[in-house]
Amino acid sequence: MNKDEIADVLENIARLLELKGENPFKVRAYTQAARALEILAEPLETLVSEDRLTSVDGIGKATGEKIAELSSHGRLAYYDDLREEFPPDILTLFAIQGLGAKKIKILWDALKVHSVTKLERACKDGSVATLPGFGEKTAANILKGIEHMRSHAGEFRFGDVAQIAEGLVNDLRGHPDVNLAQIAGSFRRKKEIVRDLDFIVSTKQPEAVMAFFTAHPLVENVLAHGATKSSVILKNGIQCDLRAVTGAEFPFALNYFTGSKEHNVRMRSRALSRGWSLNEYRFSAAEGRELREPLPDVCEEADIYRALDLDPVEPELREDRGEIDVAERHALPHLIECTNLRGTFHNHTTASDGRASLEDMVAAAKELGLEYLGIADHSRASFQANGLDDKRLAAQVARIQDLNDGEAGFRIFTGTECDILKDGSLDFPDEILATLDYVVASVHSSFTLTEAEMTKRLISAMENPYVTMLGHLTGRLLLSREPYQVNIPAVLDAAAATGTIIELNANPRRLDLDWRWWPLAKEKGVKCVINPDAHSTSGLQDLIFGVGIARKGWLTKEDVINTLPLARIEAVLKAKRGGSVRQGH
DNA sequence: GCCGTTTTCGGCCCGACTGTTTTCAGTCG
Repeated sequence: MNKDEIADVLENIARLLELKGENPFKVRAYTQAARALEILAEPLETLVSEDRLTSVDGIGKATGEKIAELSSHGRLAYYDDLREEFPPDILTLFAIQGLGAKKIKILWDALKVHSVTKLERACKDGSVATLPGFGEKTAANILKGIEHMRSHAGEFRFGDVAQIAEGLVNDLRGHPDVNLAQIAGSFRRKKEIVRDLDFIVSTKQPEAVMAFFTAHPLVENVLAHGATKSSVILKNGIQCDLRAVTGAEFPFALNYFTGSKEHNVRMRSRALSRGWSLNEYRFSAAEGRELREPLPDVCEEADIYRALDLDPVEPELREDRGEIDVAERHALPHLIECTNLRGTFHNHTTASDGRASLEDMVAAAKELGLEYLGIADHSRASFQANGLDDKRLAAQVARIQDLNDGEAGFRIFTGTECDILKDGSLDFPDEILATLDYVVASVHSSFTLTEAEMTKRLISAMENPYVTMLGHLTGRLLLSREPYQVNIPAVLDAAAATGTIIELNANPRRLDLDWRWWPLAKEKGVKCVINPDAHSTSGLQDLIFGVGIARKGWLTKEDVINTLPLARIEAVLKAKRGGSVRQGH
């Protein structure tokens, strides 16, 4: 069993224990162990074989033993026994909004309801409304929850909700009673997938703002409408929450609702150790604790961090991946910013499957203020994408050279997005690749190889000296296609050894390589290139999504090669071929 | 079940809203 599957088992154990009414802290221990697994930087097999599982934060003796058993045997007697106590599909009920362990337990005990279909029937025939603690409205809400679950998985790609989110926050800012308005939550942390949108406003008239929000034309239905908090579902299916606070409370609310939950827990315990209680409104004297220092003044969000002897932590880093410790040591990185980007390399034109001509793409890149643009149309094996053969590629190269001759201060680089064939060889021979400024090598076929085969395939491609960068490393399509099986640490090792640059594909459907891997890549000395994989002129703007993910991956402008000015980028592209030129800054 | 500059036992973040109650439990974030 791999670590993600094991994490799922631990999550399920937590839910089953909750159903049994176990100690909530025990339940949380399993949830936290699952999370610790998900963010593991080392291969799980290593930790298991070297018996170091308990050295991981959140994994102790009991959870460590269970993880080891699952990892080596693929099953766990404790889990099997636990599952025996409930019908197998009861866990699916947890996906319904408004249903938690207590209610699911009652539904099972009293009505033997254990599946979504049975629950739906029980809501409709009136039996749910008769249960203790339930009523007509509860039954109606459960039906709504079921409908919502079925129509949307409840997850949205960041890029698909970005415009709506920005539009809504601007509408809030335009309201006469709103002083400050901000998007918080996972959206502010630039998570690749968001489940909801959180808005915070400061106002002296919360009721008026709540009424404005719940009546917004984008709202499909209202889940809750209170004096300071409202929840709605928008027409596109995403849930939005709005909190109204005073100006003085705003920094605290913004911080609290930006999260992550785990980051907040750390902040609060840190406050407690100073004798302060931190909530979404203020610092206050913690009950029953000695107030060692006077309560700090807070005008803006960063003051909260300063009060806790921390450097302010950028929202993207607030994932409880060590940022608090590093902030305490005043060693947080200066994260890359959009304005640092000077060019980009993985872009398509009408020559393959792009929708804009070469000239239009160049004009759009200039419009964005870039100094160079690399053209990497598909190679011939990607026939579904109208991939170029060597003749068409040569013609494109000649056209680009003509365009460059008439240019000053802007450079078009010739490239290809060359298919990595099933055996790890490339779709063009080296003689052709040598005629180009650079090569992006990507997998577009045979996704179902074993992990060992796929890893070997990528590594042999990177061993080719003409392969400048590796495109969308895992091939995932967010919310639609799983990444293919590949040993990412091994690929990163090979990238470091061969001097191959790893792409951070900025297309909001990909965002590949995932942000969770970039700290490890950086540690190994691997360089990043942020590429939009643009298939149109507007696709170039996806670069901003890539920058968000790079920031989540703790990357600075020094880690990303396309922050280099035109005068210095060429040497980086040639470095691997020549062997002698040093890569990077 | 996990954890430790309040340390090996006794804590573990905390508040809003809803719907059911008649003072609060459940859920969510």
